[in-house]
Amino acid sequence: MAKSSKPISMREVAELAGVSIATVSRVINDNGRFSEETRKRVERVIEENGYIANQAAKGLREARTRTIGMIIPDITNDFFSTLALQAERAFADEGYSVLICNDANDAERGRHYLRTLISKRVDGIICISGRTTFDEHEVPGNVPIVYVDRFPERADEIPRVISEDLEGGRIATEHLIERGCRRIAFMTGTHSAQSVQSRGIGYARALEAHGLEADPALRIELEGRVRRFREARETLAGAIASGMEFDGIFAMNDVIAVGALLALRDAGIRVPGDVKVVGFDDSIYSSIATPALTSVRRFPEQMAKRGCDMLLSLIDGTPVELEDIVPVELVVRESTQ
Amino acid sequence: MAKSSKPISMREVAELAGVSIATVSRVINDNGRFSEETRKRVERVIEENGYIANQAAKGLREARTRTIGMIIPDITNDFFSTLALQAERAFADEGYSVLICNDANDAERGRHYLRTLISKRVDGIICISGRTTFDEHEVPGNVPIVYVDRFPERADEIPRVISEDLEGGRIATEHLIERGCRRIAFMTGTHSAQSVQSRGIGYARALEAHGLEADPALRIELEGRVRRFREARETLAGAIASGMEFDGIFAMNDVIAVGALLALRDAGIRVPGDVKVVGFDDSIYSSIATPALTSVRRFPEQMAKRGCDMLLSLIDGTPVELEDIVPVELVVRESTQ
DNA sequence: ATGAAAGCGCTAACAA
DNA sequence: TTGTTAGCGCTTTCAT
Repeated sequence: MAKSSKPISMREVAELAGVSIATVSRVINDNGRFSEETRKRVERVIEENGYIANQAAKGLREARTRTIGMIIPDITNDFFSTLALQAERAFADEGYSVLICNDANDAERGRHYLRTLISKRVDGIICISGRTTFDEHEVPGNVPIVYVDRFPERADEIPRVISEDLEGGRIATEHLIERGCRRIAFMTGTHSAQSVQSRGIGYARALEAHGLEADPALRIELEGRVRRFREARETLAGAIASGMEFDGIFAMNDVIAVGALLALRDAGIRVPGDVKVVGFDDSIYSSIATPALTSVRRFPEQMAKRGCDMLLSLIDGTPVELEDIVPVELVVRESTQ
Repeated sequence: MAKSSKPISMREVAELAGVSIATVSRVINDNGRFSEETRKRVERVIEENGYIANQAAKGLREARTRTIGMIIPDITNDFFSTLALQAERAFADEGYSVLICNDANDAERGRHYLRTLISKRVDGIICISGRTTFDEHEVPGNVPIVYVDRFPERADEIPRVISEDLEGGRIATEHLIERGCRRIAFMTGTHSAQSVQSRGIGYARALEAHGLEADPALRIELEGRVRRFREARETLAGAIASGMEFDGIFAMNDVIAVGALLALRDAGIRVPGDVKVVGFDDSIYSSIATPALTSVRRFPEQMAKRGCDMLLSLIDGTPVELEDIVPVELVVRESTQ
């Protein structure tokens, strides 16, 4: 096939095959109403000239682009990227491409991406993790949206797939208590997503159930929006230096937990001997860490798949459940043994 | 703004504003040839009705989509996702969206994605890492392509940004030798990308320069295409069990190196005491690992940025250098101290 | 079984 | 300053 400066169009295929443009369209979409011989001729021309249909034109005409928009904080986090990868694959299997938008948990940026996606007329939008949510009035034209591991501000509007976050926070804390911890630090982001807040409630409930107090002095907040590994390490180091007393840590994700692990090691505090640590997500970081990290597993593959199915249903016009909750599971490793 | 079932079009804006559709177009694109008053009126209508231009139509007309295709093996690997994130951001800054395609190093899948991207009429394609390459005849219609951390089969065709891989392999090996290693294992994928093969050459050269032999028995190959963490751990465990003798390991990326680290720990082999280990990429894994991993740093941010600039130039019609080589740098950590 | 023609939403050349 | 019009590449009636 020749390398031409411009891809050939359907009209050119039609001319070369000596048929009308409508016939070419029928052959391509296998819509019937053409003879076997015509089909052969058209297909030969297509083959020989390397014709590839222009989806932009097709999409304009059909009012659908076979493209999905994905808004995600930062594909650099293992848990998020796993979600993104699985979702992209699931969509690809159904013939959809996905436009990826890393909004870094920046509402401004998120809104801008949303506009772009709408102007590109994506068939649907999947918002993965993160904390930015969009109001109904920011989503014109009825574009279907689902949230995966993200919680809409008004819970009655946007279908979502979420984890049992509260339960996750509860079992993580419960586990630390069972292992003998009494002063359990809680490490989280300053303005965290609702899912993360739920984990905090689970933490508080577990403490309460055991007659323990949720000491505000044990709450460690990180300012960063993404990639909080270094910040976690430094912040915890600071807390240790200023005499904070604790015998357990519940971190809101593995990245933070691993940062904490390193700070503890730097300070000569043994894990799990002196302090026990639990993370969240059971991402690759928890296996890599030394000691290996106890973590709350979340089944991102399943979450992604369900989110895709949900969005595809919405695009189809099929009604969906408003909320799909995926269970969690504590994976015990060395950091709490 | 009302939530309507269909976004409003330019023609409706024109009607509501009592002007022609051409005038609306001019106002939107700020093309002049309209009065200040007209502008105000049109902008009001746009604002009030939440009009968002249809990029699919605009793109069809202008023969450009402001969309870039990105082909990448697996965004779940920290180094790749960093490259992808930075590239996406750089493109977004220039008004381009990016379609992401994880091809899992599967040539079949890669080819399929390529077709999809072309049919979507992306303005350019950026291929990140991985080993699949495309022939000229598979890229019809002159779509600009660049490779970042991927090496075209025929080196004279596609512009690329690559690291000093050979040099990286050399300094990593050199470093191990300096630290006293004499039998250095080489861990790599079975069918690795050309960049990885270059590192192998660097490894061999360094050995040779010190009068050491590149013992084939020290070569450990992994079958997996992506995510080789577990496989590395198991394979090395097997090699150790069957009596392989070595005092150093050079792994082709941090994921493999970290898997190796765990296998060594499981086997009671001390690092760096008994065996020293060097990884590649200096990704987050190298900081997280215990002992922290010595690794060859590769500046993914810079590579991504240059790749984007290259592609944007190509789209512009500006000529670019065929090859842009980004240096590497050895980061020494505990695993070789 | 096939073609002509309208139109998806937009831009740009040309007229006025 | 503004409007009319011809497409961009496709699908889809509606004729024939």
